[in-house]
Amino acid sequence: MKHVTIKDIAKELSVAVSTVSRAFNDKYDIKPETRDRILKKAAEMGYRPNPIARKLVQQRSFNIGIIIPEFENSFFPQVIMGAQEILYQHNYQVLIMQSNESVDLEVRNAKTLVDNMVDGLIISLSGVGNNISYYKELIGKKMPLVFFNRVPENIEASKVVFDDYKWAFFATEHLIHQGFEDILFISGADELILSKNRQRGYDDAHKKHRIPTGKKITCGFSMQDGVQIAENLISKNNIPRAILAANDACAIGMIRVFKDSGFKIPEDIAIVGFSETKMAAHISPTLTSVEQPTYEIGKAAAQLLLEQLQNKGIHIPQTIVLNGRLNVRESSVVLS
Amino acid sequence: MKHVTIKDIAKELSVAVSTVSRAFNDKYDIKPETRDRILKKAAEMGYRPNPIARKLVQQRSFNIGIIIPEFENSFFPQVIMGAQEILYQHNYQVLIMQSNESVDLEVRNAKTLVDNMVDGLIISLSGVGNNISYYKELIGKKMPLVFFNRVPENIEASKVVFDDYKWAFFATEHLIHQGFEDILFISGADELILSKNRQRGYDDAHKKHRIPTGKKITCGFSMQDGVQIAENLISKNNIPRAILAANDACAIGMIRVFKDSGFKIPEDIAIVGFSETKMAAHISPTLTSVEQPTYEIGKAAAQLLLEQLQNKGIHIPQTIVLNGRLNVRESSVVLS
DNA sequence: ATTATTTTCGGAAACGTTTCTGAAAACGTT
DNA sequence: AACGTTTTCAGAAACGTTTCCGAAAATAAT
Repeated sequence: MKHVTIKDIAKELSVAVSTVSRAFNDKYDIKPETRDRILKKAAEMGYRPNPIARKLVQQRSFNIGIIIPEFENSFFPQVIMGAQEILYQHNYQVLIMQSNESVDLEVRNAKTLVDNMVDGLIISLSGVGNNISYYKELIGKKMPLVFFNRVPENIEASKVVFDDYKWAFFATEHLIHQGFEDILFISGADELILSKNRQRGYDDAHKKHRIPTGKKITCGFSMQDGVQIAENLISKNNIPRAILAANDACAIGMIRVFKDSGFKIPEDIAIVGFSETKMAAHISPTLTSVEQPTYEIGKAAAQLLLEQLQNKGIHIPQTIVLNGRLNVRESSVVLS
Repeated sequence: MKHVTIKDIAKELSVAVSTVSRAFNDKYDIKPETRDRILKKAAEMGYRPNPIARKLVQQRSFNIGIIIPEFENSFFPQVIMGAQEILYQHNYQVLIMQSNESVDLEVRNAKTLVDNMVDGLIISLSGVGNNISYYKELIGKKMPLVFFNRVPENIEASKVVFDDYKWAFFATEHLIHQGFEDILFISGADELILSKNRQRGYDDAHKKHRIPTGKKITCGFSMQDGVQIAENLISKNNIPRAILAANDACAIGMIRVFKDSGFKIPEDIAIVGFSETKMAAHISPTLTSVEQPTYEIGKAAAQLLLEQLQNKGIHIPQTIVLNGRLNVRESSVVLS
């Protein structure tokens, strides 16, 4: 893997390396003719600038790191594609790492990325733990950073989140409108703002309609989590009339278990998911779900990051709250 | 973002930088006491080695690049997780890039990764084009490289693939056993070996049972592709009795269109998917699908790469063929 | 023609490591 | 005590760039 370097070009043309360097970054004084001569020769020799060397001296990389908790749901991949679209336009490359829902792996990922001199970081938390203090440290060092979706609470940083309060409220209200009163709330990890906001939405919808709230169960975001909870409910013969699930995967897991045990959805149990995976419209019954604007979340995060990148750390942390939509389908509607 | 460097430690302890460096890579002569002294001081000062500088001099990075065509299906994320598991064990970091099904973006990705001095590359093709010659060049330069799933044909390289021939054969035979004779074959892009192998399997199953083969349509791997083809078939009133789809996404897209147009699955049209996405067991009707061992594909690819890494380019290209399973579900079975 | 100004470029330092070369220090051998 | 070995370290070069500084060449001004 021998590469052509700037020196080879310099020697070939008997100019200084600094001149060759200037030819590539026009910002410096260089005679157009010699620049063209160098550029031509470079192309001829198949020269590609070595980003590693450049990083070392410039202390920047034009790389952005994105850290996500998991790959299983299509949610995060879609957010990434949104972010990529914006960042590519500004000549940033995107490095993706996934933390497998582990806080430790997450900070290890973050550290590798930082060591590799990414110019900025876009992060969705796997959980809350010793990662927070590390992120605070990074922010203290003016590292451009934006959180999305699963964001930390007590940290001064730019964030882009979904309006979980509002849509948990609407989703709950939708179930109430259908006449259900015993609505189980499946929450994501308690420490996430996201969970708290949904909880408030759920509570307030009950308050508005003067109905006592149902139970709450804390759960992860995978199908497996849904399966476990459903099995648990069945074994305890503790079947709610309706369920507001943590996300679609969780909802789908539950539905399968319930169906296998002879329950009818929505006749016996109604259910609403969250995040609108592509599955929602295709499973049986089709799943009512709160749709999140995944691409837009990615784009917004990228844009916030770009701002920070341009202002070199001096910026006011903002939180962008994005709106969604409730896609009503079979799983929550009983015709009476 | 000011970092503690090896020099700072050297100054602090008034030793040479080379000594500090030796302390971190034991392979060199250094007195245990001074090594410990340095290590302790380094930890105290919060030193983290700069991988960029190391890459520059060592000309290697302990990074592996993985390039995939798309993120939409859970297939590739799962393969990645399998590969990660193995590579992490050997202290390699994994950098993921996605090519959006574009051959051009794919080689751009590959070049960035190479420029960033990844030690090896694991690639699934977005298509066949000018990328192939670039990969041949890389292999000529002894860059460790392994292809998986969507692999190129005329290229001497390690590959890990699924036994598409066998399982296309079985899937076709399964449909024939159900009594269907007009079986539409939806192929992936023609240039992929994968497509050719499936075609052979499909053909041979027909031969074995002395049935004339049905039509073939070439298609992409997304749900949208399935939707288009199904709409096309309907508008031309050209409805097959059964379908062997390119993958689950494609099958699901078709199913939705057919159902919306009043066709019954499997009574009017039977269908078999490929790749066993998590959706398969949950859509309505549940989808018969050929299951591929995604994690194992990732693991195998990682292992092949590790071999090359250890043997420094001297290796015999091998092709690992992995086996699968046919999950028979409602979409292909008519009770008569 | 002389000087002042601008344009263009070469030389060298710097980024943070690893690694080569060789020298000093410690030890052993006779 | 003199010499040979081994252990331990310091110094410097190298990796491929960018960028600072200043000098030479070209141009403009007097």
